[in-house]
Amino acid sequence: MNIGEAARTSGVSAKMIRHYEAIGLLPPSSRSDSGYRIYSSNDLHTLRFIGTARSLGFTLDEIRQLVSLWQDRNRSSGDVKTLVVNHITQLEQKIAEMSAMRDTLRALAETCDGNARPDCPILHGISTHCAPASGSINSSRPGAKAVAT
Amino acid sequence: MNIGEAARTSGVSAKMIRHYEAIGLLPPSSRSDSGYRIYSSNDLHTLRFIGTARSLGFTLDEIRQLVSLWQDRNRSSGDVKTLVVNHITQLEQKIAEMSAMRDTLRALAETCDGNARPDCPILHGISTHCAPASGSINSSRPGAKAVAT
DNA sequence: CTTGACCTTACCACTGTGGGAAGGTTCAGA
DNA sequence: TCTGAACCTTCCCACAGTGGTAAGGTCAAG
Repeated sequence: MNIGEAARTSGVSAKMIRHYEAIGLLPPSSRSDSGYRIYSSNDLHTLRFIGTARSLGFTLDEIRQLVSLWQDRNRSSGDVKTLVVNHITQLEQKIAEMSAMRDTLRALAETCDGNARPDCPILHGISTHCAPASGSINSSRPGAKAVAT
Repeated sequence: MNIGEAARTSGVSAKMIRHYEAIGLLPPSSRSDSGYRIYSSNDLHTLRFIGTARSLGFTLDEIRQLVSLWQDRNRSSGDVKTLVVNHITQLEQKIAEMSAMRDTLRALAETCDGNARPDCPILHGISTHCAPASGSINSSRPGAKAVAT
């Protein structure tokens, strides 16, 4: 099976399959005489594993660890669980940050008429409520604690 | 006030202040004879506005629009509200995605003993549940619907 | 006049993904 | 046998947002 079919079957784009190989997340696949990548059903299994892990929000680095645990017959399930629990914690932190943002914005939006006049409590709120930057886990939207209303 | 003090006062790092200026989010500040950036209290106000907006999860592009609305005396509050409501929707989408991930992972983690033995329902779950990629709004962790358990 | 704390610009890094160019391969159909 | 479409290859660039760091200029206090 070549890369296109592997991509279609696994749900991981060909672009990303090559990328994962380049960064060592996937071992180099075998090649045809002409240099085309060839994937076995075993490779596909790994690919699907990665795709699933990605869809659960794991970073590529976490997935690297997951894959290596997955392929390690002498693993401790405790190591897997620790990794997962940490990831859950991070998810919850981000959910909390974003929920706070949403709540603040919702409160502001509720008081805004949203008409053709310029008076806008939303802009007023943003321009007067100070919001010191604060630490977050990663990039994305959550970059600071949401402003309190 | 020079950039360092402006950064301390506004909570936006000097690095980012320069960046925002470079991409046109902030107008070029005035300069001292020696080329140092100088910020007025007015500039600081804008800086704080941006910082607050950032902390509410707006992208720089959304903030660009917010700032221009903020400074437009002929704005319609409806335009502001639309922008904000859209942003709230996106936040909710991401919260939902991440909550789904968390739920799936929590369910998997609950069934895992987390001991020294290799048997691990988490890894089993990831390796057998297929999760087709699906659309998300932006990058970050949320990249696909969470796998159903 | 030196020293340390500041400032300047200009790069490179990260994460994860996509786009595209320039070229080679494979296969079906005329 | 030739041709064209649909693949494949590698390589570079882009995105968002932030940080680091290097090489240099400036300013104020001692």
